[in-house]
Amino acid sequence: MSMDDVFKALADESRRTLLDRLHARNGQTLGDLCEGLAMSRQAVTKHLAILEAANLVATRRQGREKLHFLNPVPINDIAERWIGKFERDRLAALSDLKRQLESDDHE
Amino acid sequence: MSMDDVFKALADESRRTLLDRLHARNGQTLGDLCEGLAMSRQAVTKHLAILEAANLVATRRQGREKLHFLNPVPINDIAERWIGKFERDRLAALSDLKRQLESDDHE
DNA sequence: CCAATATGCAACTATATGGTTGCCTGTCAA
DNA sequence: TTGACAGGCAACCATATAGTTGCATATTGG
Repeated sequence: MSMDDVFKALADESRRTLLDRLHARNGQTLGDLCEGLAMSRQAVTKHLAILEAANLVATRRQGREKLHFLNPVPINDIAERWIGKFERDRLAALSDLKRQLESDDHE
Repeated sequence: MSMDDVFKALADESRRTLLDRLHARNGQTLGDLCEGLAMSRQAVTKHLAILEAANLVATRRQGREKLHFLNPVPINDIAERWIGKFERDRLAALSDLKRQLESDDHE
C-alpha cells in the first residue's frame, strides 16, 4: 500500500476502466466487472489484486462472491502532493466552471 | 498529452521526484534537476521529455539553458475523475486536519 | 451428493520501459 | 576563434509487466 503501488496501479488503462466502473456502481463482483471487457477473467483478477494492494479498492467476501469497493483516499493524496491548498481551490473552481459550460453546450 | 501519458509519466519514482523538485522550486534547468540524483543526465533528459509530453511540465528556452515548470492541471484532472464534488471537499478537510495534527506533533 | 457457478493460483510469452554509453549540436565568454 | 559548458540524439540491454492458458478450490441450489 505504498505510494509507488498507487501510481503503478493507475498506470494501466484496464485498471482505470475498472475504477471507472466502480465509481459508476460500487460493490460489484468479479463477474460483474468482467462483463463486456475484451480480456480474460484471470486478467481482471490480477488487475483487481493490484488495485487492492494499492488500497484503491477494498473488498468484502459474501459467500462465494467477492464485492469490490472504490477507495478515493489515495487519489486525493496524489493531488495533495503537488497542488497547494489555495491552488487546489482555484483549480477546483475552474473544473466546476468547465463542467458547467460543457453541460450547457449539450442542452 | 493524452490521459494515458499522464498516468504513465507519474508511474515512475524518478519522475515523481523531479516533479517534487519543481514543486519545491519552479523554473529549474536540466543541470539543476540532475544534481544529487543517482542517474545519468541522459536519463533525466528522457524523464523530462516524458513529463513534458504528458503536459505535466512546461519548458522555456533561455539561451543555452532550458527552464522547466510544473503544470498542476493534469494532476487535478486525476482527482476530478474519481472523486465527486462533495466528497472532494470532505477529503480536503480531512487532509487539512491530518496536516494540522501532524504539525502539532512536531512542536 | 453433485453439477454449476464464482473465484484462486501458477507457468509461460511478448512487449514496454528505465537506464546505460557514445557521439553530435548549439551557445557563451575570454 | 576556440575551448568549455548546456543540452540533444540514437543504439543497446536488462527487467518489469500485461496478457494468456490450464488447472484447482470453494460455495450454492436441486
